Amino acid sequence: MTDHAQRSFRALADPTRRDILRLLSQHEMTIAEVAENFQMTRAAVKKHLSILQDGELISMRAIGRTKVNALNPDGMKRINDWLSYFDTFWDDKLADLKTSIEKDMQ
Amino acid sequence: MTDHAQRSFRALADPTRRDILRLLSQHEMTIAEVAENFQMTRAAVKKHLSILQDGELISMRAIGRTKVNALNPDGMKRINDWLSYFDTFWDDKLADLKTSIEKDMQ
DNA sequence: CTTAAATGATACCATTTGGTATCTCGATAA
DNA sequence: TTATCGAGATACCAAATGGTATCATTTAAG
Repeated sequence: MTDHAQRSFRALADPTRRDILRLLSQHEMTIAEVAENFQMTRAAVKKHLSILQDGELISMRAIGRTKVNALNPDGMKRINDWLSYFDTFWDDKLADLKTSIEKDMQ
Repeated sequence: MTDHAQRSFRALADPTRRDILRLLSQHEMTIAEVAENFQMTRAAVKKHLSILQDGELISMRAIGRTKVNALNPDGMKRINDWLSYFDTFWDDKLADLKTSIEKDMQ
């Protein structure tokens, strides 16, 4: 669980948490504001927010007695970095295809 | 669970399964070949492969009595599509920043 | 045909996960 | 100061998850 990528991927694996991310892409929100958009208790939403924070997909900053949640690019970057490994794979596949086609044409 | 994106994200949420994907990026492998690379039973590896297939991150085709596993771009595409929603978010953030800077300069 | 190898299927176990309920803490408004 | 509201913490529960062990099925090889 010390793996950063693992924390980010885990955080994305729940539909509620992905919905929260889309919500926060509109504007920052307190825990209570986020919770208004779901049919579960604030405590449950808070857990989701903690997991999102653990995956560095959101950041939380205290303002008085409220806590404001905002998207954090770090987690997204980590996900994209991991996925980019496979971009080169697809490129290689296309190159292989091109090579075999050229071979066929000889 | 009928949501395709959910199946793909869920499949990526386990480190063993992500390792399997990287393995398969080298070349296709049978279940037994994949299992050689892990310290768990073949049955456990098979479960992971089934979940990866469910998320359309790999495809399996039977060859005689063996089953060959290969990467499937469909699942990756679904992940990238979902993530791309936030690309525009980051772009907007940058645009907002640019706007506020321009405003400051007036 | 018989046997062994690769996979499929099932039952079972421990742990994690998503959720609720409840209590406490801390800041703010009166 | 005091009452209150947003948040943190904890205990608890049901279901999902990752794993094993075991048995059945199919196919290739002698």
